[in-house]
Amino acid sequence: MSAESGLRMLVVDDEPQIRKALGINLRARGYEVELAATGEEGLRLAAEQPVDLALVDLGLPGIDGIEVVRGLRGWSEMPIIVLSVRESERDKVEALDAGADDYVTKPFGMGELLARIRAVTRRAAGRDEALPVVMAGELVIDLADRTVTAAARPVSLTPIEWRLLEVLARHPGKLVTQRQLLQQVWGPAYERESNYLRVHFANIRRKLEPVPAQPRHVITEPGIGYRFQL
Amino acid sequence: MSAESGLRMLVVDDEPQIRKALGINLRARGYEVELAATGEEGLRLAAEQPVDLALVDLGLPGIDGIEVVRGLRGWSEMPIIVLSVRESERDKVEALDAGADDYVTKPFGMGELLARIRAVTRRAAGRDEALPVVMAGELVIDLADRTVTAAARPVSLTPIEWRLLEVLARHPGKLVTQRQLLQQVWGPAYERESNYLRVHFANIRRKLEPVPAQPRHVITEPGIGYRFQL
DNA sequence: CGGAGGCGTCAAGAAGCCGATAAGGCCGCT
DNA sequence: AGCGGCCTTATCGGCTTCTTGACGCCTCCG
Repeated sequence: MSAESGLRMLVVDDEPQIRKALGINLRARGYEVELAATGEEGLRLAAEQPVDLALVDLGLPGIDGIEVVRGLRGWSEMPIIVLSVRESERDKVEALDAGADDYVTKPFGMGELLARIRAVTRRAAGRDEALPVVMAGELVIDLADRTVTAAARPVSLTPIEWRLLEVLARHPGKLVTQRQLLQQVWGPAYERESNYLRVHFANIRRKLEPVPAQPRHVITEPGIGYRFQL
Repeated sequence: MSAESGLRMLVVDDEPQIRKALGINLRARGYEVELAATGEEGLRLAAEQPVDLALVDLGLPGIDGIEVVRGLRGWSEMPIIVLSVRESERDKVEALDAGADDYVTKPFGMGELLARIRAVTRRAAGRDEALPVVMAGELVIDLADRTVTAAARPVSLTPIEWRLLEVLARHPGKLVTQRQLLQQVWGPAYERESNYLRVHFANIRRKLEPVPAQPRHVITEPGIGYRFQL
């Protein structure tokens, strides 16, 4: 489970050595890190440029960490992990009910913190699972919804037709060999049945090419395979 | 933040007094609780009727708690909280990376556990509930109130009919496979019973499609699954 | 010039899937 | 005990889809 690079993280803690240690460890994992010593500064940094996750200490000078959590929750649903030396149940309940996703008591191991970061980001990330929509001329292929429209009209494809088109559309412009197509759709035992491809691609072209005899998007590469032309 | 009643919770722990204490406290908060003493029993209970949250002890006779977490994650994204006497960082990292959402070391305070339950369910609930009310033509589906009206008339659905429609309506326009539907409504043990879907969707269409023979919103994708068309 | 291989087209048969219907069992309610 | 709603299970007809074989066209190459 590798760290996802590019994620912006905000660390709010008044102890310099904690800030420094977190900054070093998180940056080493490929995260982008913003450091804040006070709650006010943390809220300001988060407002200026949104962050993907916040680590907030409870004992802060000025406004308390719990207020930072409430402030962030007021406008964002980013994952928030509270770090604190306070071990009382009352503090934990208050922080979690204020909107924190997790509560870690200091001192903590860096490995545990990183694992908890992975846990909360994993759940937050699963929200919008990368759904590519391939558009080519009058064709729109929505890989997430599993729909195809040609000239603004919905096209209904059979299971095999869809899977063939899906394999091509996942790599627009790239050449896909017959063997790859047969293996992906029918399985390894059908690698030589290239006649399957001819009849099914004929049906696909009939459904979504304006002139099936002169295909513009589903292109045959003789002797090799097929390609989806944008 | 009050406890949402009706949430089904699964408790997997081999210590009888822990099971009893959790059962009493959770039921007092309005949760519905299933108790299991072994990992096998826990997985079986979850498979028979899906649960909304799982509390899993690590030290179990038979298969280990970590395997229970992996087994649940294999087919469900339900929140999972691990309870354990083990305090080592290695155990925590392993459990969290296996898919657990939180890790609580025994002994723990009931208030803290309840707060952590609220935290993970809050995030899991907020995931799809962006659209509590789905409208499609003459149909209005209120996911929060669990009510359906067709042409301004209230429609009464059976429990299974509602859950099927709910799974579809949570992702309008998106194709949901038969396997996903069967898993979500009946559990992973019923992945092959696609005849269930035919019978129940026939009843659903009879109740809320103007012309059941030509459905406009509950669409069948032959060989694949079903789709809720807006 | 002629043959071979690859490709597109068509059609027929078989297999699979869906919708409809109804009977039987389980459970809760009266 | 009786009743009714709900889920499961089985069967049947109709339709779609996949497979399979045959045929003609094209290009490439000997």
